[in-house]
Amino acid sequence: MGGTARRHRPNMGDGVFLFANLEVTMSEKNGNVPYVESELYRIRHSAAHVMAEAVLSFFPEAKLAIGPPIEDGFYYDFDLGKDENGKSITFSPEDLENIEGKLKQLLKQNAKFEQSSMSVADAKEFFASEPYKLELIDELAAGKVDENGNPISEPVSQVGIYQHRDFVDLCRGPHVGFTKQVKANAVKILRSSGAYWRGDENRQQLQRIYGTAWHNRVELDDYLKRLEEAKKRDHRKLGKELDLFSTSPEVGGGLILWHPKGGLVRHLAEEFCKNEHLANGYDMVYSPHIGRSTLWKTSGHLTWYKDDMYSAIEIDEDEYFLKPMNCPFHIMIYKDKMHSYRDLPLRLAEWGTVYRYERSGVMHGLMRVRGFTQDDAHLFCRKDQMPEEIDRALNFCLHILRSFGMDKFHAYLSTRDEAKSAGDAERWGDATEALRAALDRAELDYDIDEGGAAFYGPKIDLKMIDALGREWQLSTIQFDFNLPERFEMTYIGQDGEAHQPYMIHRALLGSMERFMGVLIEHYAGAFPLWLAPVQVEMIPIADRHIPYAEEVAEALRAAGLRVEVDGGNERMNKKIRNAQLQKVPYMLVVGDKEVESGVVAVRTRDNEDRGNMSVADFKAHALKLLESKSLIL
RNA sequence: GCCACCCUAGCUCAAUUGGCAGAGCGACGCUUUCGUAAAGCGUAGGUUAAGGGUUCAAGUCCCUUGGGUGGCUCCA
Repeated sequence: MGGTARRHRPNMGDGVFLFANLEVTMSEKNGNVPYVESELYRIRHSAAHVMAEAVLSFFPEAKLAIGPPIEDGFYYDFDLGKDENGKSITFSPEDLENIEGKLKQLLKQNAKFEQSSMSVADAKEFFASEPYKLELIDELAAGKVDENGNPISEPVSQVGIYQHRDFVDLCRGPHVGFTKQVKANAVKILRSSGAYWRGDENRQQLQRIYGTAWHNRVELDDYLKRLEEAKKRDHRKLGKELDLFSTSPEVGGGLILWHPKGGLVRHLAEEFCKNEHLANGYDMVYSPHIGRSTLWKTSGHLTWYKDDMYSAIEIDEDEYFLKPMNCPFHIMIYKDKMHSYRDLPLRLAEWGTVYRYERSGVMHGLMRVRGFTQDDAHLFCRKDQMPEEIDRALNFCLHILRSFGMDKFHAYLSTRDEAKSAGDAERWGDATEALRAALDRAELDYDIDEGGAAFYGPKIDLKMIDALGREWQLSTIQFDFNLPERFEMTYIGQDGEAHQPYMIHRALLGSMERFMGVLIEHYAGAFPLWLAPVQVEMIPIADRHIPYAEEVAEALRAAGLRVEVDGGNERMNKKIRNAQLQKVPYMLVVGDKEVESGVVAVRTRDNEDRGNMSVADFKAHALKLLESKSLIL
């Protein structure tokens, strides 16, 4: 991901369910003005300043870095200096409590925010003891970036200053008029963390405090409640509760163990996707998990990607490497014979398991792991086929995602970085246009990540949002102008000459692990019927009803439904509760009445009592929902 | 990898200033055979993540390692 896409994304209209309330709030209060012009933005920006004032009251030696509003809140970065042992001073949980108390107290004292400006020279003198502010001033004066790190168009001669009480900060604003306009009971300090100055891990690590601020207490409570709700749909929590997957220190971090239920959901997802691939002109291939070093030398991975690869495996005095990608293998399949222009396009698909080194601090449930299975494919085609291939790939991708009920995502088009790109400009231009045209034809909104492409080709990425609002890339469609060159791939054209094919990498679900993580959170564990590991729970009221429950279960299983019979020694209420907690779509209660009239009492996990149905009617209903991959029961 | 915090029974959590390791759920056994979200009684279950240290005494304090959480950085 390139720098330009890492901008703040305060666009609340992204439609993730969790923030639905917020959208309403925002538009009501602000008439849909952009976030940076909203009152909430000023409130948060002001809260950041007053928080810094509070920090200085406890840590007078702290140096100020930056403190901008962000989505749902604000932060401020500080350098607290070193203690007598030369260790960086950090905030303790008690410090944060004290700072929050002081912040609230300072807000109530109602100081006025006064705006002014200074010449660059005056500002450098005024902030002489604030090294981070001095660096910011220098960069503003040099016309490089503003105080938030965003590029600016021309050098500035005057810098903005905001002051309340004795606290003076280099700042463009805007702020509220008086500190009291930030309600003390609508502000909360959330956490602290380390953060590198200028986002550069080679520079000083600062101490960041995150806080949140809202118009009033009710909004703050709503926000905190939303955070609580979000935690309930965290795939790591649900993965344990629903017995879907686990990891084990004995196996190693970032390596997933799929349990029977999670494995079944994954299998169902894969089965559907594989069949769709076969129906859409793809060929399924398989390749090994390791390959000789010569392969990775030719591909360039040992030059460019070595840091992400695991160390060599020695076999017969030769070095082999675990694959971080599938592409070299698919290229070898292509190269196993000569190709005529008539053979193209060729679409080689594989559920390929790859292993990549991830630094220990970045692993996250199923979302970021060290071993994962991509729904990978490589398209090889002629120039004249290329635009249609892109179109097909994108539409196929949207079809697959929508089949899983996913229709809210961010699309990005990443374009060429002139400084580092392989392949000629004309190919880049054609390819980028094909991607853009496909996005337009699919009527997708997308952001352009200027210069964000890999050195080997432009791409489209689709990112989904998890329960906590974090974005995760699933789909990618990317050109590769590098590998066909390195592997000297050719086909014989109509003119009898050898030509280089276009090569497109694409993954739709991305990786099965990450996709499952997103899927679990998307449905909060309540999978649609076609994906539910257990679709029907038979609930006999007393032991004498078990034979009938088994009989019904067999009839439903014969139709392909996944049915369990709860023959345990518990009361019906408890069995229902258990099935509810496991988010089983249908509970079929059978007692004397049902046995007598040969029906089942249908209850859904949505707490709906559907009354009695004949087994045949229930079966027909369920099969119809399965056929259409219905999201409702 | 960096910063902070966390790790007690299968799960969720208690345990006063350092002073006898506990509860609920789950599992198992017995009783109960029940009508739409938790029946009753009983039993088993622990080297308090691992290792080291301080102390008369460590779940609690200190150090090391491992794992996790939230950020930062990274994620062609």
